[in-house]
Amino acid sequence: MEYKEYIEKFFNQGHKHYLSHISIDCVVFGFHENELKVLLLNMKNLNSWVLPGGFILKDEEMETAVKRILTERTGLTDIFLHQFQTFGGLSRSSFTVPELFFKNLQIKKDSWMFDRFISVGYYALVEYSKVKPIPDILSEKCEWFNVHDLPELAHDHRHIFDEAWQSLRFWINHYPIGYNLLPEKFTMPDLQKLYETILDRKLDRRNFQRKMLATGILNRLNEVKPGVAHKAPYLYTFNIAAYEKTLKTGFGFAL
Amino acid sequence: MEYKEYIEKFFNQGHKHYLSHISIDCVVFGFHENELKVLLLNMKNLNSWVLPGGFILKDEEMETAVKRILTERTGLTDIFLHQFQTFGGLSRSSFTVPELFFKNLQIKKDSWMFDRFISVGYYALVEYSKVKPIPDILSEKCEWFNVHDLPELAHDHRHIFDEAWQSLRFWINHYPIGYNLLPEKFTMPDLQKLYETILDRKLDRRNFQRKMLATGILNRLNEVKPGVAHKAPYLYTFNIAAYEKTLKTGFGFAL
DNA sequence: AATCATTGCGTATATTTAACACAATGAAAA
DNA sequence: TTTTCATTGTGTTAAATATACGCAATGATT
Repeated sequence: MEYKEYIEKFFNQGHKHYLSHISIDCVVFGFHENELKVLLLNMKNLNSWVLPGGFILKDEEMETAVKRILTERTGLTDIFLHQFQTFGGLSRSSFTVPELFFKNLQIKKDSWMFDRFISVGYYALVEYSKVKPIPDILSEKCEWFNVHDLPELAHDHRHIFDEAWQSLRFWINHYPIGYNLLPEKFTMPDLQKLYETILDRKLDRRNFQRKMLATGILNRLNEVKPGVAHKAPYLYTFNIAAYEKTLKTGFGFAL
Repeated sequence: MEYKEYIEKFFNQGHKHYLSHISIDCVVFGFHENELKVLLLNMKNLNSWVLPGGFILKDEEMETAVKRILTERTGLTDIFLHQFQTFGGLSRSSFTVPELFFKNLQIKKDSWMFDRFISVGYYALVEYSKVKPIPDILSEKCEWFNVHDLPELAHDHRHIFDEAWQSLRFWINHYPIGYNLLPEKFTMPDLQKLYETILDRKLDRRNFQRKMLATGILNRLNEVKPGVAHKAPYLYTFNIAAYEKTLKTGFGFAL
C-alpha cells in the first residue's frame, strides 16, 4: 500500500525535509467565459475546500517552492506570481481532516503537520485553458470556482482569498495584466472584461481602449475576431518588451 | 554568570519556545532634524550592522511578536506597523557572529539559531524623540542612522531596508502619514519635509499645503511656531478621527 | 523704519479624467 | 438585395485634477 506509506512518511518524517512552521498558500486566478475563477482543493470526506498550498524544502528558495507547488497543481511552468501577505494568526494549523482520515494510519501525535504554521500568501495568474487541475496527495478534487460563488473554505482561507483579490485589484491599477491570463490573441473587449471582472465594476469602453493603447503594451494585428454577428474587433497580442518594462516601472494612471 | 546562561539557554533551548525557521526583521523609521533615520544594532566585535529583529513565541500572534520586539528596542508601545514583504532566500540565517563570540559558551552545533530562516519584514514609524534605543542581548549598540548614510549591513538586510523604504514611499502616496512620526504639534513645513524626505524629492510648498488641508486630516491650531526669524507658521495637530478613517479608505491623490 | 526669509492664499495654465456622439462594420433578418 | 442592429473605432467636450507661479502678510533682525 504505497499511499499509506507515503502519508505516514510525510507526517512522521516530513520535518526532516521541509521547513517546519512555514507553509505556502496560493490563490490561483484564472479567467474563463468572462468570469474570474479560483482553483480550490477539497479533502476526501470533508466538505470544506482549501487553497492549494505546500511547504518549503530545506534547500529550496521560497519562490522555487511556490512554483513547484503550482506546477504540481496545474501542470504549468512559468507562472506569474505575486507575494501579497504573510499570515501569522495564532490558531493556524496547516490543515484539518476528519478523524477517520487517520484510521489505519500510524501517525505520531506530535507530527510537525499538527504544529502551528505561519503561511506566506502568493497569488498566481494563469491561462485557464492551459491548466490541468491535479489534486494533491491529501485531497480528492481540484476544481475551478467563480470568485462570486465560492464554497466554504477551511481555516482562514477565505480571509487569505479576500486579501489576495484585494491585492490583485490594487496591482492592476499600477501594473499591466493579461499576459499569463488571456490567450495569446485577444480582443479589446476581452481585455476590458478581464479588468472589469477583477475590479468588479464597469469601465467605459472608449476610455478604456484609449488608455490601453496609450500604454504601448499592445500590438494590434491585421486580423479581426472571426464569427461575430456585428463589427468584428481587432485581435491584439502583448508587446512583450514593453509589457515587461511596464511591469517594472508601472504606468501612471488608474482605471 | 547570568549572561552566559541566558545565551546558552537561548541557543540550546530556544526552539522549545519560539517557532523555528521564522524570524521577524523590522525597519524602524524615525524623523529628526529633517532627516529620515533608521534604527540599527551592531554585534559586539563585529563591524556590520543589522536590523532589529526577533522570533515568534509559539503561543503568540505574529503581530504581537513584532510589537514585543519593538517595545524591547525602543521603549515605545502603540507603534505604527506595516508588514511589507517576506524574505525566503536560501542562504538566510538569522545572524552571524565572529567565532570568538562562542568562546567560553557551550552551544550545540545544531542549535536552531544556525538553521535557515524565512523572515517576515515589517516597517515601523516612530516618533524619534520618544525612542530610547536599547540594544538586544546579542548586540552592543542600538543607534539611529540617516537613510542616506547607512553602514554596511549584514546578510540581506540592505535589501530588506531598500524594500521597506520603497514600500513606505508607495504607501504615503495613498494613505496619511505623520502621526507616530511627528511630534503632537507640528507645522506645515515640518510635514512637507517629512514627505520630501521619504519620497526623496522636492514638492511645491503651496500645492502641498492645499492638498493636505483638503484631506481634512489636519487641525490648525490658534498658535504659531515660536522663535522663528520670519513669518511664523501655524501649528497643527492631526484630526485623529479623520486620520483613522483615511487610513482605511486611502485618499485619492498622489503627491 | 527698512530688510528679508518665509508663510498663506490666490490664479493661470496644462494635463488628465469622465461622459457622450457618431459613423463604420458585417452578420442576420427582411 | 436591402434593411436592421448590436457592436466597434475614433473623436469631442466638459469637468476635475495637477502644476507652476505671483504676491501680500508676517515678524524677528538689521
